[in-house]
Amino acid sequence: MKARVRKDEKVEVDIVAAMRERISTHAIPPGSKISEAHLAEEFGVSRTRVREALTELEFRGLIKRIPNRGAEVIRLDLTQVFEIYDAREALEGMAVRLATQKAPPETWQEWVELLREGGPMEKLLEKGDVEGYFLVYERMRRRIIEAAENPVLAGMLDSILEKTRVIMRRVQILPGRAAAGLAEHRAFINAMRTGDAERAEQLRRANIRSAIATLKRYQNFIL
Amino acid sequence: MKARVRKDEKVEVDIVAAMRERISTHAIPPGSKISEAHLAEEFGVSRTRVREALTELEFRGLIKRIPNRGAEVIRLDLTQVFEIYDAREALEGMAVRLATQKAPPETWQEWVELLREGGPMEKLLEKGDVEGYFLVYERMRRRIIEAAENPVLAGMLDSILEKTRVIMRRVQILPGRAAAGLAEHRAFINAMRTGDAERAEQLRRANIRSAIATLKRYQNFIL
DNA sequence: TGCAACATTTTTGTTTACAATGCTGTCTAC
DNA sequence: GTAGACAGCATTGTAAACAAAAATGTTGCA
Repeated sequence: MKARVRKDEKVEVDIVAAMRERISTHAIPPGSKISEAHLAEEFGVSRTRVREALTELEFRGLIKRIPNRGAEVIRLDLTQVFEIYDAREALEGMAVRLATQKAPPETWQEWVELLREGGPMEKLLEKGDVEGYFLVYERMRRRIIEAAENPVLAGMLDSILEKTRVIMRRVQILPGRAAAGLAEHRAFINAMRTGDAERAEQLRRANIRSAIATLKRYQNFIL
Repeated sequence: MKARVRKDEKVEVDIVAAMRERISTHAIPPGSKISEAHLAEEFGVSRTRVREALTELEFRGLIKRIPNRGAEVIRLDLTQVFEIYDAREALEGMAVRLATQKAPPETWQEWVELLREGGPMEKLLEKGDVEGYFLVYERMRRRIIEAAENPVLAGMLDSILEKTRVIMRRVQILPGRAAAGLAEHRAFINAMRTGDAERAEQLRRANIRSAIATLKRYQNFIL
């Protein structure tokens, strides 16, 4: 599969972007060895530029480089996943707090309605459309981070999530997780709607801790 | 000033490490232009390796690269400093929480004694030795992060702090800041000593918010 | 003198070539 | 038949050469 790129574009970023996507979706599975020469051939650039791209991917924590032995896609063990979730709890909590403080409460009205009892989101889950639910949830999440107006926070969450994207999706389909998630999402978005930043943060953090607990219980099925 | 390095060492990391130190201490002031050729000459390596080092520094947020115009040391404005502090509040809070949960309460006894009313730390401040206080505080901070056993969190805090190292020191010498810091540090370390993770986190976050407030009041003197 | 166009120099961006290291497969000795 | 040594190959690491872009300097003209 050759994803050749037009010469007149900034291919540098394209290499990094393409590889981020492939790795975070497990299109290239964890543990895979990465050949500099192959990538150079595929993207039609010299190895030097591939190596610069690899430097960035390494710093993003997506690949691991062993001197004189090349690079391979990082493989997260359960310990690392829990580490990431703890960091994520802190950051997502703060994002919710800041978003609540900075955006007018009406901002969240549309999500309140989507998530209300007997509302569209609940209907999605009743249909078993976990994927659809996840998509809307992701949009809401991005909206919150946008409203938090904090690029530093946003960057950290980004780099965290691209490492656990696949795992997050798997957690969603664990027994009872989606339903529990719905109730918890409803809880924190309602707090945001009333402008109670402190409470919204607490509820958001509880939501993530609840996901961690589910993950812990079913850990053998995830990795 | 030539900081030439022995050939048989891993100079790659040395370039990055050296530059991180210089930038975070403002040995190279914000806004300075960085010449690839000069660095190559100084470290005795080719420009190729310098460029790889710059790629990493850029991703760490220490330098800014403009295509075809080279790299320069990042210059933080007040907005960005506040963004960083908000992220830091979340992360340091979580670090305190995790450390309290994971390490035995006796771990913190030595710091409780250092910080107690009329104790050595208070004496330091009475002597006006803010620098000395800061050094011990930094050691305690590192100990907490170590006890939190979360490399992801640790890495994020690291990358945040090296961008605001100089500013953090300046905040310490603001009127009344050191004394207020002492009281707040005493409060959260005491909570850690009693094993109350929730309360310790709250107090730690309050401590950082208090620093933010001081910074806000004296913002014109800082930047 | 001011300034605009062009030439020169400097600096960055990219490729190519070379060196060093690790891996693999074969051959030999026991 | 197996273990160890050695040779050849593949891959990574580094440097140098080349290309392109931007910055600077210079000249000519109004």
